[in-house]
Amino acid sequence: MTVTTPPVGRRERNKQEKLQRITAAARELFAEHGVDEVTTQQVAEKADIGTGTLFLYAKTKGELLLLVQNSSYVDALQEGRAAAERLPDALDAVMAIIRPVVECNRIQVDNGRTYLRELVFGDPEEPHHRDALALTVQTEEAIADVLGRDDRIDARDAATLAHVVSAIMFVGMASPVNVARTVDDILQEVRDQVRVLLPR
Amino acid sequence: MTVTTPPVGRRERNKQEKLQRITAAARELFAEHGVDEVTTQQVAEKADIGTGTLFLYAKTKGELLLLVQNSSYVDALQEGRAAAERLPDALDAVMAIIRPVVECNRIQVDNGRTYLRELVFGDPEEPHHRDALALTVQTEEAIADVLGRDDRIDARDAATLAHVVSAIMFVGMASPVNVARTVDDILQEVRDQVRVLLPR
DNA sequence: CATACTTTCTGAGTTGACTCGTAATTGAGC
DNA sequence: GCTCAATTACGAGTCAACTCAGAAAGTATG
Repeated sequence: MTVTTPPVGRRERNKQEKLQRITAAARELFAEHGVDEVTTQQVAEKADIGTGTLFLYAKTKGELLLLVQNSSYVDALQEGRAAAERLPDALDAVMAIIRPVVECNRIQVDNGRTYLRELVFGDPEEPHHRDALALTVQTEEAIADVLGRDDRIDARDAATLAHVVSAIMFVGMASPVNVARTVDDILQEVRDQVRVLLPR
Repeated sequence: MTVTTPPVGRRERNKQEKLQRITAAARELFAEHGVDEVTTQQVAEKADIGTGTLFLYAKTKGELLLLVQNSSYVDALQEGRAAAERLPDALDAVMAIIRPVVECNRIQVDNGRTYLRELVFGDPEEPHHRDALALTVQTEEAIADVLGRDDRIDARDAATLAHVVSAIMFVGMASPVNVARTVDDILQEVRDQVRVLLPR
């Protein structure tokens, strides 16, 4: 028997299944053409639902992108945390966390930048947006953790520094100056900036 | 005789005058109602020009906001630079530069945040956008200058740190978490972050 | 001043995100 | 199974940013 036995009638199942179809449709279309080139109509059509229905599952097109990208972000964060564990040096460990996030964000540059735009300027009350913000918080916590392992950094500073690192990462990925840059270029730039923050 | 005698016929004068009318109209409407509540039609009407004409002077509504806010930013930056001059302490001096910028950005929170959104995610090729990016560069340079006055910071680090400070400032002003915060709250948060970067 | 040519202006038209009144579907009580 | 209330789906309609083909205004030349 399952512990949670909430409403699992046909209604709920239909809803879940529809959400799945929408997510899959959006993911494929966004990946192939980029968010800007895909209309919400196309997503609805591919998911085989009405155009209005789409907006019951994601209040805006931006929310739809957050929905799609959040799941890859989860994996990236997990991967980074694991990689950081083995690295004794604080800078190396921080970069190990950052790398998969940047890689995941840059699979398609426009989508990645739009994701960041929505993350910062979208409606923070929306569910997919809350998820995205939670991921950002988790990323900062992961960074704070590895910084805290360094004896020269006390716990309070670790949290503050993690927030700064997060800001550096954001600007590195979002900045128009970096649109043409490769993942490695961006990581190098981030590393240079993070290095000057850390005690030497 | 003037050194530069470029086309100063009626055509050029008309154009300048129209740009003035557009800027004034947009500034007033945006200030009173917020960018989101103002339509480009309203701006065009108030400036007494056709709706299509507006887009010859600012390619998008976002560009229009950049146009309007850039001029206040110029003043804020000037004010901050002057205030920083007298302050011997690096942290104090940096904050003196930042304060007027944040104040100017927060006169109307939504407009300020939208300005930042356009700055990062708008088309960097557009003229008003280039101006805005130039102001960001100047701000970083001003910060790098005052950091460079500190003997413990060499020139290269100063530039890198200035970029980091710029990122902190951006996130502080743009973050949805801070929408309800006062200017002083934000400045305090920025200060806390900048402090941990500086040599102690 | 007439003519040809260039630049600027214009607003009806297009586009696409999002809304909203109505219809269909589901589940509860009988 | 039937009735009713609540939830979910739908797509024609709305709205506002932005485009574009043709009109108007300015300038140069004989």
